[in-house]
Amino acid sequence: MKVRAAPPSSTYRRIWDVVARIPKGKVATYGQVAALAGMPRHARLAGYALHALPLDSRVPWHRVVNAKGEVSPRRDGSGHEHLQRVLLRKEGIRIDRAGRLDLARSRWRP
DNA sequence: AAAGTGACCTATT
DNA sequence: GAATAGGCCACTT
Repeated sequence: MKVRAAPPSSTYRRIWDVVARIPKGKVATYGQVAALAGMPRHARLAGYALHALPLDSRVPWHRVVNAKGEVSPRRDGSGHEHLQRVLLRKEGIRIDRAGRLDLARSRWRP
């Protein structure tokens, strides 16, 4: 069965490395993760790297949201958005009725 | 090998 | 706020 077609590149691992440093109860944006990984303006890569991340990994992928403070919609129908919101709430992050969280309050500042 | 796609961002109108 | 445009890179076809 095909889980992932290609092996993880070093680029992915740089992204995952940064995500692994996000503390519990805090979130980071894709662009922020990319910048911390030494690749400014490569936000899209961060999203791609997380998409390729195996689900059983210990990387806290759920702590990465988009710049609007919203859980990014999956376009391939994987349906993990709901799980992400559950995990975030479990860490004490408040998400309002519109599905948004307070980035100003919850953003990770390394 | 060229074109399409994607868990995105910023600036501008 | 919403809609547009341009930018970025890896992966698939």
